[in-house]
Amino acid sequence: MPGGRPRSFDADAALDRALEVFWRHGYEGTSLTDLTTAMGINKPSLYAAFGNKEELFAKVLARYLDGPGAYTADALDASTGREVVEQLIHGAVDLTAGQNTPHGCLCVNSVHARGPDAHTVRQDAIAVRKAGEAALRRRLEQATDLPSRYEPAALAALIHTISDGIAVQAAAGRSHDELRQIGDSALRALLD
Amino acid sequence: MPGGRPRSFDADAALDRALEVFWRHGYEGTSLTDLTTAMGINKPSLYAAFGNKEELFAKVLARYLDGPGAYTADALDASTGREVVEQLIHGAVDLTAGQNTPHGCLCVNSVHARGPDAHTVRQDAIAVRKAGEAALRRRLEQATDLPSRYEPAALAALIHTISDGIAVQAAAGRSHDELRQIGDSALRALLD
DNA sequence: TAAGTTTTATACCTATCGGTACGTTACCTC
DNA sequence: GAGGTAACGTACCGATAGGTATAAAACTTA
Repeated sequence: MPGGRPRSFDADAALDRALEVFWRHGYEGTSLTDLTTAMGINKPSLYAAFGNKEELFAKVLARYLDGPGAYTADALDASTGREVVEQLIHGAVDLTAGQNTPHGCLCVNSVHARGPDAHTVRQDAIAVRKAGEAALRRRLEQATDLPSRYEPAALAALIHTISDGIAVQAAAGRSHDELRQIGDSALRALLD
Repeated sequence: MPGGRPRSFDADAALDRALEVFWRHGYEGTSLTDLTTAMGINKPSLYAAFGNKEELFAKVLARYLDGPGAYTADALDASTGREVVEQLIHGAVDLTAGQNTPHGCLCVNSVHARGPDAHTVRQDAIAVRKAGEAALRRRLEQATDLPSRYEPAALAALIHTISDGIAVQAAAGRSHDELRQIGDSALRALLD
């Protein structure tokens, strides 16, 4: 019964190309032409496979979280609270100032897409951020080795804020080395 | 010799309207129609008075720094290093989560304008950020009341990073009260 | 009042935006 | 092979982007 012409491209590879472009140029700075060129497909194929620009972005964001952004979930598996925090800060530096990837964080970028057509995208990014911080807070509630001056919710919010700052710094052109120093300063301030 | 039809609008007031729009919707999310509508003038008047969109943005950014963003320069006049830092963090919270202004920071937003037409804007924003951090570093070098574990350059970079994070959090919708708590947590981590 | 000057408003320009209609091509099943 | 099905490439859509030509309007100076 089924059949039809087979797809001439790999959907996951195409998503990775789209991720590259959205990450580097932002949602509003990326045109469909940019996307189809990078993905090696044309517009009807894009729409058939991924939906419109907003839906494609949602799929790209999910792939980002599962790939480059997976360190945020992985860090929660560390055995001590300190290690969780260290992995989050160092992971943010490595992600946002990587050598082979655009500088900055796709999710932080997307919060700043505030044009009329980017509403859904921004809401998606905000939802992801909220979920991530809630998971961190729950993890920190289990930790027993963190300075007692913090409530878990406050520490989670602060770590999240510092990660955001690292992403901005990376997007503004700071080098990985400089960011690593900033991250280490932050860890000392937080944990010592 | 001179003369000519007098301008029917106040240039500074028009710039303030443009600032509102750019701040709320971002450089790439703001169209010329948005601008002319908010400013109450039409396109030829805008071009004659302020140049093209990029030049207008540069003027708006300067006005932002002289107005809402002036707290960054004012803070450097505080008498102690601790006060400098406190004013910077609290000022960032008040600026980016103000009741009567858009949430977020115009300068941080603009770093995330990464489309092909926003190159100049992004460079302008980055230059402003660099200058601000250098001024902070110089001020911190004069301070004698800050924890000795920091080098001034590292502390300036860390404060700047935390301010950026606050701006992102505000842009993502955090309330002023929550941000104030985050800022206070950060100050304790930095200064205690 | 006439000349000169600058701003105003309208109407328009080209390029590009996101999105789609449609006919062709390539595959699977029978 | 024939028929059905789905992806392909091209060519196009209306809307809007940033930017401008042009001429009427409002002022100053002489």
